[in-house]
Amino acid sequence: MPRPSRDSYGDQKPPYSYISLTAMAIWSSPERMLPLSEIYRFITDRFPYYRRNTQRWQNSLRHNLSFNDCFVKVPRRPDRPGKGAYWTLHPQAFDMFENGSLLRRRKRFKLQKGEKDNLNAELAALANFNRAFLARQAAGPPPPASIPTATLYTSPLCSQLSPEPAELPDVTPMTMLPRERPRRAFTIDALLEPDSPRLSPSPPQPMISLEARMAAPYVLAAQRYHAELLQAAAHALRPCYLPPPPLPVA
DNA sequence: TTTTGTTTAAGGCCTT
DNA sequence: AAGGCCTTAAACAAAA
Repeated sequence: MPRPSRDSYGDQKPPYSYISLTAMAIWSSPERMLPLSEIYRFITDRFPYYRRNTQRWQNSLRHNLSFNDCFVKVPRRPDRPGKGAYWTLHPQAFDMFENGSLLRRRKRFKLQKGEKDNLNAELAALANFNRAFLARQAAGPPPPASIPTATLYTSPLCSQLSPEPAELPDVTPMTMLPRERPRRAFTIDALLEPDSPRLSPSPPQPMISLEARMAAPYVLAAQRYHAELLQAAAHALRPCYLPPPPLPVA
């Protein structure tokens, strides 16, 4: 069985929507999240069609990232500077595609107002914290104990979205996550007050865990669904990004 | 300045 | 015909 060529579609336009292409790219990455530039690279590497007219389709793809609730923008870690955020899939959006097929969507994934507000608030808070951290670093040598451990992530969203993470194998860099989660309030105020007296004098947690904590539920849920997709596609011995066998007509 | 991200608008195609 | 999904264009803002 020859391995499907990355140029399967040659110069022809692949039958995937931008949402599908983006989902493929995200799924293909070890952490199940990618910056925009890496999403572009995934697509142009595999589908020569998209090596032309890059302005056009990249604008469309960015539109999809912003417009669709199924994509979640995760702020960069302060210790991994660069342009733009990381993009991942909302775990509740994993069943968007029928039968694991990336060719057709079951339905548009839409978060309810409250869900969306909550998610946005948490992500904004995380981004604010990162900004505050960077500003503090730029201002001068940070006192080692000044990292606000109050911000260590204990978001209710995390526990909601990843109810049973222990069932999943730790196969990603997320293994660096500390096992325990400090029980602290997660509030924007706390994030914006790095010198708050409620800060613990204990040694700072490494910043590397912040984004990981934020992303862990997405990553774990993504891994689970990814495994399901691969299983569904296995009988056809095709990778998930190739067209599935035709669905029975009616 | 370039890249990244958000938003609005419009039109095509398909299904119901 | 209406509605949903998708694509494309474009204006604009923010960040690096």
